[in-house]
Amino acid sequence: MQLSPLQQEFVLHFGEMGSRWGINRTVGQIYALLFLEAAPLNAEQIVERLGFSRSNVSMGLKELQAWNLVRLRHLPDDRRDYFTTPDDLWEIVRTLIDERKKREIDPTLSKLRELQMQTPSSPAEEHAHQRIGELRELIELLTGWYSDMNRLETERLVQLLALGSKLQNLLGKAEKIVPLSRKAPAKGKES
Amino acid sequence: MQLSPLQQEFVLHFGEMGSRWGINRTVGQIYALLFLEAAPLNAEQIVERLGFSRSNVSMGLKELQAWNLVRLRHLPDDRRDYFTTPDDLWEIVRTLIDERKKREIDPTLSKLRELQMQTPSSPAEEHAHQRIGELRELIELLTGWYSDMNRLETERLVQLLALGSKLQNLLGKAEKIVPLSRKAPAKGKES
DNA sequence: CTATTATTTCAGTAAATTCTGAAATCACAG
DNA sequence: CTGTGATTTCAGAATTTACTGAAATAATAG
Repeated sequence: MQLSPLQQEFVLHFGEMGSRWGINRTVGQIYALLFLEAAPLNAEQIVERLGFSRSNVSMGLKELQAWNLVRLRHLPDDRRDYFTTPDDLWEIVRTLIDERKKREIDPTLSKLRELQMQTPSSPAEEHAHQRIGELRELIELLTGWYSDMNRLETERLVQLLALGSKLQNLLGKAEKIVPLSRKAPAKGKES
Repeated sequence: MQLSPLQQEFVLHFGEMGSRWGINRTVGQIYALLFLEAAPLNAEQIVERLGFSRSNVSMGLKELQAWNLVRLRHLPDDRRDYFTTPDDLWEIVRTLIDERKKREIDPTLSKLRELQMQTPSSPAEEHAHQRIGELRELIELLTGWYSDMNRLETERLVQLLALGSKLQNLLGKAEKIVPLSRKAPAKGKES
């Protein structure tokens, strides 16, 4: 591995964390490398820097593309594929959340809705049915909220996040103008 | 596996999803089972219902305890351990996020801070240093925001989430009373 | 078309993880 | 202390996942 000490530590860390993030070491390291590089890299350059086999890198890049986490670039008079990560970190965060939601949340939400169609036929099933309903509602609230937030411009989003719990105070004031939540609106469908 | 059809489908689904969530099938199924049951279960009952080996259940429960996802109960005149999930789904969500943050985010944040101490010693390192700084800031903004939100009572939190992007309008109004963000506060440290 | 280079596929191997049964440990009643 | 039942530990087996090199495919230049 031929990288500067800083790059190397970063790349190795992302490799190790990869397993906790549900991606493998190779993929984590490739991503980390692309993230740090100023210029796009082609597969061969990644091989040189990380010391993986060519085919492993190919598969890793394919997976990163499936996750929509890298962008494909081309240089004039060079038919090799070059890869980068977006410059804008917020774009990366949004992609990450979108993709994880798609793989990890949405299928469960569908399943919960499907299960709730069944009519419970015993006290145990009655309780399970109830519990599934609660879970579905909660996930709907969270995903609905996310899809709302995701529509905001980054600028606005950052402002909201930076506000944090100060929001509470503001809402207190705002409530005097536009009263909200006379009854707890916990049953939110995504609007 | 001796479960009602509803339970069974739910449990199997969570088993499959487990792998995407970074837990294994066994652990996912055990958790799903406990989640649906009205009453706490002991290890032997879990073995009967799911058909795993006793030792596998033991390890699964241990992992769920390490994740703080199950509660231990005892019945009078019975020295076996009984397990449940919290009745309050929000408690579950908070635990999940806290634990994932602890394992998946915090170590990276430490590493990023540590790496930023190093002074870059080449143009490539300069760029990497820059990039690492951006990433650190973004993660600090997000985790700071989360720790803010996590302090809210559930009731309040649900209200905020249900508001979603309507917040925008309210903030517009509120701004007339308490002006905010004269300059974009994008470099927020956690307050 | 042929030669050249880039990329992907894939079967086999290596490595990591999950799971099991047996044995060890633990906790308590008598 | 002894015996019984509950729980955990652990070494090896089974399974899954990751990785490699060789071969196949694709893309382009001449």
